[in-house]
Amino acid sequence: MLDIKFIRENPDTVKNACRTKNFPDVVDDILSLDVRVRELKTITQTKTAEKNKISREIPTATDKAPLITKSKQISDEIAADLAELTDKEALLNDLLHRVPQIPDASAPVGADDSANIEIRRVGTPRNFDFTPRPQWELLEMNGWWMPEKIAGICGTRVYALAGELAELSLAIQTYVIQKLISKGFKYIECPSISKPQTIFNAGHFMGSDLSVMNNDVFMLTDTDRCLTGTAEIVLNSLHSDEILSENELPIKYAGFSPCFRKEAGAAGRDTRGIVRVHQFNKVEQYVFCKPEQSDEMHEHLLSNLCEVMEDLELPYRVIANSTGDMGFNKVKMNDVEAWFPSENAYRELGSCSSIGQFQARRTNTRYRENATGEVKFVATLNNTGIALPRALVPVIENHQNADGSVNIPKKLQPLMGGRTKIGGKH
RNA sequence: GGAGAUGUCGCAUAGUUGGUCUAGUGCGCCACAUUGGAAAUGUGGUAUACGGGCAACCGUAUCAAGGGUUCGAAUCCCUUCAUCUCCGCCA
Repeated sequence: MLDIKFIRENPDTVKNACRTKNFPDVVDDILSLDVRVRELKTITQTKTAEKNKISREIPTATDKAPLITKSKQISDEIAADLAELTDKEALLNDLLHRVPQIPDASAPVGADDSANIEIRRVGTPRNFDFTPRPQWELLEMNGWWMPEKIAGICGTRVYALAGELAELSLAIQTYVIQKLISKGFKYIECPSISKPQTIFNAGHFMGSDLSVMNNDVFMLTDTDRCLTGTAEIVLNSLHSDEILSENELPIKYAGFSPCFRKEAGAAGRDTRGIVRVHQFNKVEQYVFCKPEQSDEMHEHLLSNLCEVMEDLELPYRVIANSTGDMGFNKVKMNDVEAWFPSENAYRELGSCSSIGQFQARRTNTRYRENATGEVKFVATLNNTGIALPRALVPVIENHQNADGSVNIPKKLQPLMGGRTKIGGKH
């Protein structure tokens, strides 16, 4: 959420953000409610001050009765004003939760992903001297999965990895975690079960109504809890209600968690293979920093993911996502897309996002500035470290050989016991 | 899941027959004094949010959270949450 003061002082900027991000403009309603709420606060506080004064006089007064009567009368007046105040404040609060984060000036303006801009391309898609196989054929012929069996046992959009590819998956995960640790990230093994409020505090969804997110989030029946779609949810709340010292910042976490998503909006898409599944494993980069460090950290997180792409020897490109595509809570977003030979296209493997102080305001995560002693909200950022099994798809498709075997990227070989390839006939 | 105990200003604690608690004390932290410098010592200070004000400052709220009783609640009542101990179950 945004600072009400910011909205008061920059209504046009906020209105513009609502428009370019495709969210309803509630700014005028907020401003008029805000005026009334402040009026009521002033009135009730003045009356309460008077009541408190009388209460302090009562113990020593010789004639208590008239004071008590007066105090009761003021209490009744306060109650009436308070009823309206509570009401209006709740309304205001709800509207404030519907205001999207202001996008960065550098973000392309547009309604959806068609307005995204490619900002750089690294590596060249390989020219195969044979017909490359799509992921599902490689999985099938190497016995790396068992789609019908698992669909029968567990339902669709889930997967089981078997044998050497499952080993490679674990190796990649370990590799990325170790890389991030070496760059000063603290490794956190995160829970996947959380309270819905925690998801709400990550600011992925508009408004205060927790039921809004039910379309995307698995709720656990008979409990008040749900499954998280990313470790970001938990990492975001790790310092809620704390006042950090400036010296601690930036705090960098590498969170791992199984991730659960309904993928309700993607019915019929990516039904084959292991690109889009209800449950997957993800290493997430997450940073708490000073607002002025945000851009620097964004580049840091982005370069870490790019390095992973390069270590996996994948051709990839970096996208500047448009205002309409970046989502409710983001200032800036860069997708990193790897080349998928089977689709003859680049597809998202990770997404680097600057959130500004938007999440910190919801979690009440602040820091004290050394020079001034002022307490300010931190800025937060997140980026994928690696998402599995999706990342395996470009790895096996790009590095496949004619016999169906797959060459292991050099950096991964030590974690695969020195093997240089997996699969094929051997 | 069952039984019991606990939850106070960064930490540790006092306060639970309701009003002098706008929460005391110790530690920590900051400033100043003392010192050649430090330690020790002394003195003072030490939260957050919101509202009002140009400002100095004033007011309101916060003793886990929410609700209730009362003129008045850290203190009484209810609900929830968290922690600890024991039991059960278990990786």
